[in-house]
Amino acid sequence: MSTRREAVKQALNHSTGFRSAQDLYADLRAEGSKIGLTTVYRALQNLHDSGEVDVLRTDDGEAVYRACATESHHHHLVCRGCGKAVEVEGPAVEKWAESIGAQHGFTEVTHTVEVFGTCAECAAACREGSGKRT
Amino acid sequence: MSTRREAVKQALNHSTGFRSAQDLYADLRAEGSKIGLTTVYRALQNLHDSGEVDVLRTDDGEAVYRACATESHHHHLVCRGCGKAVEVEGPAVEKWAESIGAQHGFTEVTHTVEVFGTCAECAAACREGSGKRT
DNA sequence: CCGAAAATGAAAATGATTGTCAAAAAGTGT
DNA sequence: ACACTTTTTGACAATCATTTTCATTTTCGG
Ligand SMILES: [Zn+2]
Ligand SMILES: [Zn+2]
Ligand SMILES: [Zn+2]
Ligand SMILES: [Zn+2]
Repeated sequence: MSTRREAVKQALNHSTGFRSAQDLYADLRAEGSKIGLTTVYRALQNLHDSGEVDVLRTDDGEAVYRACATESHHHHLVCRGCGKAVEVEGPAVEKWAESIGAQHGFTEVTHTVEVFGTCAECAAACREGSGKRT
Repeated sequence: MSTRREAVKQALNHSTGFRSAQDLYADLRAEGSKIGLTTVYRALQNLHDSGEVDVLRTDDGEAVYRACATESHHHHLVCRGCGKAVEVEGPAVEKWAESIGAQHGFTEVTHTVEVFGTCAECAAACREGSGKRT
């Protein structure tokens, strides 16, 4: 339980959406920390290995992380505009994935599911042309 | 409809699973083509833009492509061992994603869904310790 | 306080992807 | 076939996130 790791975890907690290692590094430096980029990467790997944070890939392949409220299996509804993410569950999807795998003779079935959209705030901001960004 | 683009498309057609740009480049060179890596990337972007191939990211962020039988919306069941992919549909998932988005006030909802598993062949191969790889 | 083990970070290395730009190929009207 | 324009191509350099390396600093048990 190193201090650095905690710092990264907190930086993540303060954000409502997914952040990249580079983002978090910038955040931490901005608030005065002397943390190194390498350490941020290491902390994130670590937090991910221990299941404390979720990770997904942006369209351009960058890894982004999030500290979720629950550690139980769930998925995300992510705003394309501000990045805000909501944790969601989908029993129907879980069953479907299992079933599809079984139907084709696949075992050890897992899945990745992400839902993207424009949140109400971003839609409003866009509509009034303010171009607001959080 | 350049020759190179066709070459890439065919290389992709010959494969049952997802392939990376580098994989395809290697394949094409191996069979004697003088194509350049840059062109392979360009062809893939192109094919993807026109909706002729699907793309997804591996865990380590590499983009992999596949020429699917259908151009209509679908998802994939991918073998973790040999990479073989099966095109699958999930009306339940489509509805769920829309619904979840709406429930949270999100608009322009899209989603990514991938199912992973070990196919029957790979499971058998593994069981008999042959370590077979296609 | 002392030495071993873990954590840290600066700098170099890696590796996929993209940008640049001049040469090669394809098209067009003559 | 010819002169000329437009498109495609590919070698090479440039980017950029992520990983490695390695020497230094911290942490901790005794
Ligand atoms: Zn938003
Ligand atoms: Zn799930
Ligand atoms: Zn398989
Ligand atoms: Zn779908």
